[in-house]
Amino acid sequence: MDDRFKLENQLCFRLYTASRLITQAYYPLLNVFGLTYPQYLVLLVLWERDAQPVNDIAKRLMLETNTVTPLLKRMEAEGLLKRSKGKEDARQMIVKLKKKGRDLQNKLTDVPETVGGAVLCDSVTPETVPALFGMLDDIIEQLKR
Amino acid sequence: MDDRFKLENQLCFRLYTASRLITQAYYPLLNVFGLTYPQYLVLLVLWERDAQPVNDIAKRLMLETNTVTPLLKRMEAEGLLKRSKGKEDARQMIVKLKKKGRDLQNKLTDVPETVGGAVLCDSVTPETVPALFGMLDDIIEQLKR
DNA sequence: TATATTTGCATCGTGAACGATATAAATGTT
DNA sequence: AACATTTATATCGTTCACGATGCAAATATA
Repeated sequence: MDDRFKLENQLCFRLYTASRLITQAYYPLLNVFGLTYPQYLVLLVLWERDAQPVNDIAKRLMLETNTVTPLLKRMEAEGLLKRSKGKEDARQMIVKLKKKGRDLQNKLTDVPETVGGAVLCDSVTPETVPALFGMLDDIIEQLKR
Repeated sequence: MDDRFKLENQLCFRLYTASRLITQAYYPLLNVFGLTYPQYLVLLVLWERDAQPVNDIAKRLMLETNTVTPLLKRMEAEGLLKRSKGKEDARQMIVKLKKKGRDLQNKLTDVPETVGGAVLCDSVTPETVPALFGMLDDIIEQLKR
């Protein structure tokens, strides 16, 4: 067999699987509050800075607006945030947290540590994580072009 | 701001983004042949060993059958493979490549190297890749439980 | 042998992802 | 000012992912 095509030699398959499994680890923690993982990411962005246009949120998450717009609409329907036309630029949609969305931060304080702790193992420790972060950041930077 | 919630401190967001971006790098290479990335993964599994039950393919890719079954049906509709009831166990569906699916291997010989080369950068080199693989494998093993 | 349990696969519904395309507002050019 | 181009967002269609659930075949237990 051609080794090039072995699943074990594929970086992408590892990233894809690791990403899926960590997302699954978030599931029970977020599902209690009716959140999905991408919705949680949007909250992270808005907790850092509230009232951002759709485009800024999309850029931060490196997603397209055709992914983010429906996501935001679902979150608006849940009462987590409000989307409203921009004042200075009428093309923009400004996304602002509502109380329900802001208050979730206090309820989710344990989430980062819980998931962070769940992945720790022999080769992934507080000491080695920075190196892993660096490699992943470089890969992302490389592919963003 | 609470540093725990900063996007930059999230391992999962990096994995999620890196995975998405690499999958996008595959897109133009696979799309020429009408393939998606998960379909390509199925081909990798079947090229290694042909004629496997759905469950073995799903386990190998660490996916559920409710993801794999529709995927295989689409590939069957494309004429890449054939699904047929197992002889010894009537519950099983045996998935076997058709000529079109087998022949794709020769047409995709450059794909692994092309994508593999596209991610190389300062911190990700032939020397450091094994360490990265090891960490990702450990994370996956840890989360599989 | 009858019944309970497990196993393998499928169906259903929802929510991403994302390529392709559309639309309106803003900006640039003539 | 008229027109072209860019920008911000949205719509559409297709394909995953995946939790929940269903069903039939195989296996275990009574």
